[in-house]
Amino acid sequence: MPELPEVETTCRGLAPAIEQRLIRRAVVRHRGLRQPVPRGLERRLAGLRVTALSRRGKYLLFNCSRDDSAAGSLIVHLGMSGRLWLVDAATPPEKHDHFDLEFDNGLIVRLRDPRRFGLVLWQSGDALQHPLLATIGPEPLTADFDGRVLHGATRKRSAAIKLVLMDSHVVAGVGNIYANEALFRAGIDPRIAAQRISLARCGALAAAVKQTLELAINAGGSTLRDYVGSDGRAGYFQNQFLVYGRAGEPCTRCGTTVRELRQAQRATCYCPQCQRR
DNA sequence: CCGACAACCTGTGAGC
DNA sequence: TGCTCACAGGTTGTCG
Repeated sequence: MPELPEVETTCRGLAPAIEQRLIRRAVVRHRGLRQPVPRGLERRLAGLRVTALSRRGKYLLFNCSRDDSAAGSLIVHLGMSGRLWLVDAATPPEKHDHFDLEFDNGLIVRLRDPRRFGLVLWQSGDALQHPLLATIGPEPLTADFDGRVLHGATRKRSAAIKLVLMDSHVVAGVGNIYANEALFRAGIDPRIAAQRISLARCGALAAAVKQTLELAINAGGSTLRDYVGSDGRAGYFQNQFLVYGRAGEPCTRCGTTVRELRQAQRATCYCPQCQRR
C-alpha cells in the first residue's frame, strides 16, 4: 500500500483529529511486526499528549510530551500492507488490527497490517536520532534534494539507477511505483548504471521525483487493492500511472508498447522509446 | 564501501 | 471447486 504520498496523506488525515490530544491508552494485540513492538510501550504512552504528527520518509512520527515537557516519539512504519485509520471506540478490532492508540476524544488510531512488515517503535527525545531514521537520505520534497545532491550520491554506484533511487539512504521514501513513474517522466532507462547519469539528467530526475510525488499527494495517494486513506476515502493517483502496471499497453506519450522486466525481484515498467540510456 | 540475495509475513489471482 | 505458484506498495541483515 504505502509509499511516501500515501504516508503523507495519512499524516494529513490524522493530524487534525489527534494533535494536542491526550492518549488515553494504547493496545498492542500482536507484537510480531518487522521488529517486536517494544515491551511496556502501552504503559509508556498512556497519559502522553501528541503535540505534533509528522512524516520523515515513510515513517510517521507522533511527537509526544508529558506536562509540557518533551517525552519522545512514537514511530510507525506501514511496511507493505499497513494502514492507519481513525475509528470510534465502539469499532471492534479485526484479524489484522495489531495496534490501537486511543485518545481522550474517543477516537482510536488503529493499525491494520496483514503482512506485518510494519513497525511500531519508541524513541526518547528526538525521533530523528532513532537508528532507522538517523541514516536515511534527504527528504525528496525539500530543497535538501536536488540534481546536485542526487549526482553526488550516485558517483560510485554502478547499480541500476532505479535500484539506487529506491535506496532510502540516497533519497527517503521513493518506492517501486514512484521510482518507475519518475524515471519515465525524466526519460531515463531504469537499467543504466547510476554513476553514468550526467548532472543535467540527475537534475531532470530529481525534478521528476518531486513532481510525481506532489501530483500523487494532491490526488490523495494511490489506491491499490483495498487501500483507502485515513478518512476512508480512496486516493486516485493510480488512475494517473504512466507506466506502472501498464506493461503491454501503449505509452501515453509515444504509443510504443510499455515493457516490463524485473530488477531485484521487483517489477520495472518502462517505455523503450521514451526512456533512453 | 558496494552489490546480490534471502528474509520477514499474509492475501490474492492466475493457471491447471 | 480447490490446489499450487508467483507476486504484491518495504526494508534490513548477511555474505562475498
